[in-house]
Amino acid sequence: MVTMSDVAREAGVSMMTVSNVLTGRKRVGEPTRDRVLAAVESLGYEVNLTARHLRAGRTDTVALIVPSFHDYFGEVADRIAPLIEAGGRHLVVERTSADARSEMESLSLPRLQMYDGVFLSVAGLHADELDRVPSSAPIVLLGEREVPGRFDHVRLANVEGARLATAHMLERGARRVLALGGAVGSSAGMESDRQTGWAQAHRAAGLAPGERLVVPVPDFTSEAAFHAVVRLLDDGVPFDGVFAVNDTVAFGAVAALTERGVHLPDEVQLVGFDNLGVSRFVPPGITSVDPGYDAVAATAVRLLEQRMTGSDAPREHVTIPVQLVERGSTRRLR
Amino acid sequence: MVTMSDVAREAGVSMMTVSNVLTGRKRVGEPTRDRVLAAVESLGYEVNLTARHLRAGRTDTVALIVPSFHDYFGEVADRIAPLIEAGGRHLVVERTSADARSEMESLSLPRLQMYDGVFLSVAGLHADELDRVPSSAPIVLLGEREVPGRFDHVRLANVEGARLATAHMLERGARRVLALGGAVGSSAGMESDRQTGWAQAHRAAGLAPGERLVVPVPDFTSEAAFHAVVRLLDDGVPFDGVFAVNDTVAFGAVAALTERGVHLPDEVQLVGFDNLGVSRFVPPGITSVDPGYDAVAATAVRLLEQRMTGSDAPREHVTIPVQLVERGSTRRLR
DNA sequence: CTGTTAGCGCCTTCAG
DNA sequence: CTGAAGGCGCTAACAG
Repeated sequence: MVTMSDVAREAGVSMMTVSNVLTGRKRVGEPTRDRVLAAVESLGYEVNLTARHLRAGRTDTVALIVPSFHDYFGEVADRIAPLIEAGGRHLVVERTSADARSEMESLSLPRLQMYDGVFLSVAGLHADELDRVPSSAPIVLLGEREVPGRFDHVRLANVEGARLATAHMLERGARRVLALGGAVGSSAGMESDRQTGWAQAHRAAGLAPGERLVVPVPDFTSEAAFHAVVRLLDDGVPFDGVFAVNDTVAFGAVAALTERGVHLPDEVQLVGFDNLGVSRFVPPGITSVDPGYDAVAATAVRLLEQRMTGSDAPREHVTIPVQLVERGSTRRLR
Repeated sequence: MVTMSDVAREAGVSMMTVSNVLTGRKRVGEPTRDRVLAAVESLGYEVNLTARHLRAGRTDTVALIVPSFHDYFGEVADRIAPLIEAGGRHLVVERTSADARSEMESLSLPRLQMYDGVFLSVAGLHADELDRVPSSAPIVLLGEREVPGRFDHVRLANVEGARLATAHMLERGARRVLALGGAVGSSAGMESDRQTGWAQAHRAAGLAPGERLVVPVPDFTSEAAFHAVVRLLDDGVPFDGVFAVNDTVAFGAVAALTERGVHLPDEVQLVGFDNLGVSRFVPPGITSVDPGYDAVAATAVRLLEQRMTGSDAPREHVTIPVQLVERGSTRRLR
């Protein structure tokens, strides 16, 4: 490995001069500078970022830590990346280890401290994991769950979105709307708030949201949703609407209904949540609650940058408004 | 900030003993060890990984560098992550900067050297960018393009997959199969090989693959594919099969056909490539070429680990076999 | 089993 | 404008 002192020797100057030429932080005489650059070139020198980081006390890197690289998180990551780069830093994405006992947890403090800042998705995080996370470091929490007030937090208007989605179907004649992916017991995840909105819409319409209409979907996979809906159809449980707690779950429902010959939206209407890129293209087009991805990303980045500059402004808990995007899976209002 | 020497002083031992206790790399006497751990606890000490990295000359971190966090790359990342963790390292995912001129390029050598190893997706990489990448570092290239022999490289059996896909439709009666997302001129990306396979299948069936059937899709987005297919239908171009160069493109085609009332698979059959997680759920179920994600991940990890251990075994160029997964978008053979 | 020595490669500080 | 010294926090290698 060729180091800075090699370059210094080759150019006949001190290390400091090499450093100054490379960082451009100090004026260096033209001829000296040329000699240094020539030496850099001829030796093929490259800075060692690890050393720079130790010395500088920062890494110019921000991490986004998510439970998976898919779906909602992929969409968010794609929006956050350019904003972070615009601030002269890098974004790296890490997945929270599936194996919670692992020593390699991304959530270990040393690991978090390797970054100038961290976006941490709280989905799939245990409460005690969150307790161990220090609020001294620049950290912004993302996700649909109650979190301690000592953190900045960006979340969606889940109740409102679910209410909109459900009311949309009720207004269009649906009377038995499933909460697909809902929680039967208590729960602290996104499904909890979204189920609340689903229930609110029912009450606002003078309907009782029957508990039988709440259908859990393990792990919120399309696969599990598919099987849950197939089972409902087999059991002859009547329903004419589906509020899917997210689009991934909605995909499973759409497939199940379509394969069983149930027509969308004439026999059953359906609304999802997240408005994933593909949802517009899944026949008959999935009506979905759009999270305002750009606003999520912009807000999260704003909060993190504020925290990274060392501001001790009070922590903010921001709720991003959502919007219903109407497509073929729900009826047109005449 | 509390450092290791603080802990050492508090515990009344040398720094080395603290280090040994924490890393577990050397045997330390029970009572000493307890004193150290107590000191760590009471001071709230956490290792500084940056310093450890500099000293140890490794970061225990592997990067996967991809053009976007979506689709194919998300699937691959989800498979690679556990394998890397099993080796006691971390995986981080970086996106190649959209802005090629940026100083912050992920591809800069210093950045690559921050990692013990790198998986680099060559999709969307310019040839000169690849030329600048040193082959001395542990790097494994992923992607459907010719690369210099000095790299390890994992790719898919694109020609074979496309041939299978197209033959599948031809055997089922299709006579005019589009190459959706094909390249009209020359090209070096995945679409090139896949188009070759499409043409081969035609010739094997005694058909001439008409150039009019090759339909480019800018950026391979669902959106662009949707519009391309709509235009075809509007122009009355006859076709009864669609080979989509990837599933993202296939989604656009499915939406266009469905919205125009063209029945899949009776009027038009369709096959995609990549077998994304959602493809099984997009009505009527998208027949697709499955890349063998697990094999891709396992092979890539094997090659990288070999390279990270310093092996100078000859570079390998591995082609992963693919398999057609039959679903509702193509007809059943009677 | 524990401690000492000697840096890893870079950059801040202060002289010259 | 350039250089010398020192240290960021940690650990390999070797003593004891």
